[in-house]
Amino acid sequence: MTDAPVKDMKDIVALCKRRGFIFQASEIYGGINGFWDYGPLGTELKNNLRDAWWRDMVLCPPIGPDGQPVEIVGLDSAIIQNPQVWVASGHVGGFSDPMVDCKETKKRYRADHLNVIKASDAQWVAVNEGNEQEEVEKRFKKLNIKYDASYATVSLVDVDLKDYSKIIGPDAKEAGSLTEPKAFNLLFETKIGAVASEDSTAYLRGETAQGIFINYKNILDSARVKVPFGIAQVGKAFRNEVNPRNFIFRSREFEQMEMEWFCPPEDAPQWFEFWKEERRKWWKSVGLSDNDVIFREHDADELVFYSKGTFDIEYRFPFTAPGYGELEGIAYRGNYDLTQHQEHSGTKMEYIDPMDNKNRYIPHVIEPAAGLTRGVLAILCEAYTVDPSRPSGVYMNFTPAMAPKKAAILPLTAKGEHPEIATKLYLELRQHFAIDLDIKQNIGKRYARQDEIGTPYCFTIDDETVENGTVTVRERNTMAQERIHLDKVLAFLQEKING
RNA sequence: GCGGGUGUAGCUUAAUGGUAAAGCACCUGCCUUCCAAGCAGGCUACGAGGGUUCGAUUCCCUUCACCCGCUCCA
Repeated sequence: MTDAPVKDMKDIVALCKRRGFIFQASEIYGGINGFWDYGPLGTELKNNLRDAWWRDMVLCPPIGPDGQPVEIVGLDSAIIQNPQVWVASGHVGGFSDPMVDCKETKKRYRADHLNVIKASDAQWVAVNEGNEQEEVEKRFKKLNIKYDASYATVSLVDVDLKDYSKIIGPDAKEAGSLTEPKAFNLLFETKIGAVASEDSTAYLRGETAQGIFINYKNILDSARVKVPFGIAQVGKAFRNEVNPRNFIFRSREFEQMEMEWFCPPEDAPQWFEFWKEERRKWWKSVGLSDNDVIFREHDADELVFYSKGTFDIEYRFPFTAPGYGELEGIAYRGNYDLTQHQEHSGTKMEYIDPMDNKNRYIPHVIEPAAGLTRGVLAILCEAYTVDPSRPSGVYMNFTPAMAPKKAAILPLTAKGEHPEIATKLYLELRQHFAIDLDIKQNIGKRYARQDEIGTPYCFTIDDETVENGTVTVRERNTMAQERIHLDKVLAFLQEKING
């Protein structure tokens, strides 16, 4: 725990806009709630994070617990699939939580989390599903209604609408304050074909994971993979959030980095531990500090019914502090998804062990599912550093690998040979890295600008460069300078960025 | 979805029932040999839609967006 100054979300959002990281979507039309556009620097940053994930998951994944390299292949599935996919996954129907509001107390409840106890024909009492007997009795006492354990109890979702007037809400005093349940279907609907008709409804994917499950068979048959193996995918997902909040943290369109790890059921616990450990290491490697990241095992009552364990990696965002917000969930999903798709599609999802041809099973799945856009937000928040001692007053402390610009080339003056040498160096370096060339205005302004966008190194060309071919390297965090020869600049950057 | 707040330029703030001022930033030029310096010039705003009014950025209504709290987050 450190006493670092509290970072103000307002300032971070303002810098993101000012410098071209993230803009409100459709801003010139007054915006649109829950959507964001990534500007030039935000796009670079997001790509850097995405590429690091792809490299560390697909191209160069970790060594497994048995000392062998693990095998993970990539996928890029369609955003729109046959609507049956989402029926099988449970996103259509099962997960569209009906909500009721209480007009008296202004509270909102999930209808499937409320029970109704029929004390008499005219007096029905709604209580939270999880309430103990004791709490229920207390509630009845408060309402001055006699309690009897033999009263019929039903879930609110099974109560007829015309009986709602008899129900006293869980926190209300009077009956009839609950509104009729409203279904919140979190999936975006769209119509396929130029002419919309009743049966042309399809859905934008609510997660990238289902694209992986429905391609599991294809990949098994084509990619020469053997269980255990993984399939990884990065891409957009869409959820019709009731209430988008907190900049890009909860938005209706976002980007995920998901990997499904298929393994024999008996090995699943071992792999679960393995991926928990690997993923926590990874988030550190992209620059998130130990002080602001926690790892949280879900309690049994938080788990969805098919999950045999979920482990969250969470970051202390300025808007959640002192609490945390989720970056990645590592879930042990059993064989729920493959079984669902087997049942709904009629396609066998069994894996036959090629070693003995006898051992048949539906693989179990460990799912490390990370939010790419949430990762970007965490890195932005982490990097934002207030420093009154420098002209910009603030700098972005990105790791060199995450920084949208790796270096800036700055001729000290716009005269003589300075710009010429600078341009030559720029043309060489940009073949390897994202590089800025900035000739205009005085050097102080240019350093300040680079600080605000988090460029780790500035190379400055001056008269001495003309004389002996050396440039100054200015390091972002310390503002310290050293001279190196022009010939060494590329090697210097390669060493700093690639390690 | 509920309650509260906010909305004038990229940012921070003015003024006004008669269409808006400044500082910083940004751009151009000059000048500058290392941290937003100086000089000259330039661009940019009343969130949107209605209503009242001769006239609305100002008053009223609606709406949109953002912030805080509640709710929600499979």
